[in-house]
Amino acid sequence: MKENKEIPLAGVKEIARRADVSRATVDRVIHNRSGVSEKTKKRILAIIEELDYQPNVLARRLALASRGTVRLGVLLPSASEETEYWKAPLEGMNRAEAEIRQYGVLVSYYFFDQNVQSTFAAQVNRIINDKLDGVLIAPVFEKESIQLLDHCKKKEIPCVLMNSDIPGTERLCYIGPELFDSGYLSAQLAHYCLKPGQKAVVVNIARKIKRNVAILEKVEGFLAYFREKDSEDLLLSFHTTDTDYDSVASGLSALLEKEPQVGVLYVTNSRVVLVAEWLENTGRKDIILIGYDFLSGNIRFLEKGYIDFLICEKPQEQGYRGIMTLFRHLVFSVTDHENYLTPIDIVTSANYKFYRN
Amino acid sequence: MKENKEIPLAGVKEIARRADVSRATVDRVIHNRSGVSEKTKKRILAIIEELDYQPNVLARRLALASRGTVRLGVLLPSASEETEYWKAPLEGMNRAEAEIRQYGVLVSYYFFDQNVQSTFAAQVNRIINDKLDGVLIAPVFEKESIQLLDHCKKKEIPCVLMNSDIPGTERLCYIGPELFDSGYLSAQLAHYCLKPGQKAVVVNIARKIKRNVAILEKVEGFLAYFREKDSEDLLLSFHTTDTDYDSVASGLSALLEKEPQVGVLYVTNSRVVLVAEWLENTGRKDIILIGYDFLSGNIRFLEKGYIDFLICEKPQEQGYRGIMTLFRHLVFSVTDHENYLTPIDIVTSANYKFYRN
DNA sequence: CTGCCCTTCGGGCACGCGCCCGAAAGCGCT
DNA sequence: AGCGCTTTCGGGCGCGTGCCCGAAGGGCAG
Repeated sequence: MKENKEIPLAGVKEIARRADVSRATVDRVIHNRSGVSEKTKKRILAIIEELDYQPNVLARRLALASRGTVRLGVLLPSASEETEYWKAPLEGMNRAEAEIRQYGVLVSYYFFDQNVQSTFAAQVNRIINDKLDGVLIAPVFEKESIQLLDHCKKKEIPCVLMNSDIPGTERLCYIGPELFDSGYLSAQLAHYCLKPGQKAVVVNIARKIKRNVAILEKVEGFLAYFREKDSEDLLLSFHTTDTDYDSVASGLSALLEKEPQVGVLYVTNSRVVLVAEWLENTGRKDIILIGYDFLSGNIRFLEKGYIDFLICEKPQEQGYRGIMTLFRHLVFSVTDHENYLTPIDIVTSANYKFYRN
Repeated sequence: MKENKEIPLAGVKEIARRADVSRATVDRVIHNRSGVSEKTKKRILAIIEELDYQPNVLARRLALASRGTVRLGVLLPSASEETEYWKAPLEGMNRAEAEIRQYGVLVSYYFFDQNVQSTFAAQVNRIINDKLDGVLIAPVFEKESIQLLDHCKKKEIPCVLMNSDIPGTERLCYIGPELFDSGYLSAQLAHYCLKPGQKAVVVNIARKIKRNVAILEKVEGFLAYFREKDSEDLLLSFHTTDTDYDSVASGLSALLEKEPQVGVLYVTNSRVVLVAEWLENTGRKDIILIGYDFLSGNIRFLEKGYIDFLICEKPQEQGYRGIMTLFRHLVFSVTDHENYLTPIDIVTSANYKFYRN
């Protein structure tokens, strides 16, 4: 540390000195409070402009810390073993929370069961009652989500959506993936890997498929690519709403018996692990397998060579950014009203060691 | 903002109260200064442990701001038009600087010409004379870099290396890519894309190749993959130290005449743009082209379909993290002594829109 | 002229921490 | 006992900002 000061970074004191008033008066102008004559206000504003004054965030937040806490709420699915996925966004949120706790910010989590709509509704009510300062939600159920968004709008509570968007609603921003493009990218990879004469299969493994926006959009993107390449005839598909191993295994076995020329399997979610298991059990390392999410189970099969590509969308960063966006908005009045569309990353056995979720 | 306080987050005052001493005494213990009897020190440390006390960074930095500025220096190549690459790390550093200026940190940049060793040496001397508090360097020239590292070691100035490492030297950490793996990953992609009977070509376009660690390591990684797959016979190579378009074009044309079965071209640096240009001029969209770096020129050819894969290693984030690592070390005494190996990202025409450098 | 209100502003405290100065206590020596 | 030195510790100021309280000063009615 040197003893010189460099760029003194003019503060309120300096402005007050130049305007020949007290710091309190300058403070009133800065916060647009009443009690300052129009004349001195003009003068002070000119000096602020001239010096390009920017308040010291540390001091500001330090002073504000006494007055009370900023309270944020997060509505997200609980990470069951079936959907380990939500652990990652939660980790990101915890990271953000640790970073900004010092600034007097407190984060509360409201978990719900993805499969039970009523748990979602109940948590929405709790959030409304708790009168938070900002809300981050994963709008799994549309109706109640809109209800919450309306409430926030009325009370002027900033609200950030994550993971999937509800277009046409008022919110601070959306943070999450562009699902169509992630399907499109998968198709591109599949297409690169297909050898002459081979076909690709779209595999959906989910309790509900028809109403699952995430899956439908990905499939649409996937199909769009093959349509562009005039290769729709290379596509097959396999759906099952039974998410156990046996259903998947028997279904795929039947499919491959009928269509032996399958070169690529594209699984539209993290259940790709089931398919990988089946490939291992049937000893088919030659089939290219593309799936989703940087989960420990998937990584294991990536290492073993049964999964070839994992598409990942930085879930941890999604959580981190969600909290930070609210924080910056509430504490520093900085609003990035643009949506944050997460990158679509390709993870293989050769680069997964360096991947950061 | 609510009026409640929640979790008062015990500070020095509370510790002093419990230990029945003054805040100054606690302060002495925290900063491990002399002047405290062993007995009270023990007592205070126990309370600190118990409360899991963590100093408020805002207040700490605010208090420290008066005593002087932390001065960081960065030694990096100037971004010539030939190597637009270095613009990205610089942007990341500027971003970091803006974030931490409030904490009393000042960053100075020392640019040199990548092709002129003497400019590097001159800047090393300037850095030594300027007596900085922390240094971030891209050690393009090894001899002078080691000289600088030695100097830093003597003066106990923390030093971070970026972009390429000098193993065996003492430094805070290395931030940059694992070059071998990036070549290995490229080979994996190439191998996936090769159709039966096709071959892949390693293309080096650089003024100096034999002493260029970055290129050599990548090539080694690339070869390693094909060796593992027992497919070394599928590899060809093409080197040129003339970095103009004509040399590249005529060289590749000659190669393809002799070996018409080329399916993949792997260019080991950002000069891939020259190859793309050649592919466009000869109308060969069928050849898969793999190259490096998220540069505007490369993106253009990605869009047009002449470049298929770009390998990118988040240069902007490298710069950002470099500065932040020094900052955290000097200001908060937080040291991540682990190296930060950047992710190796795969960018295609389908996901480049979402990529963040 | 006096009393009152309203506008306009300055002084002062707080936030949590770092650090300097000087006070009190302990100890050895003459 | 008196002196000086060392060890140990407390009080207090400052960092830049937010905000409250109360003090001036001017205008107006009685």
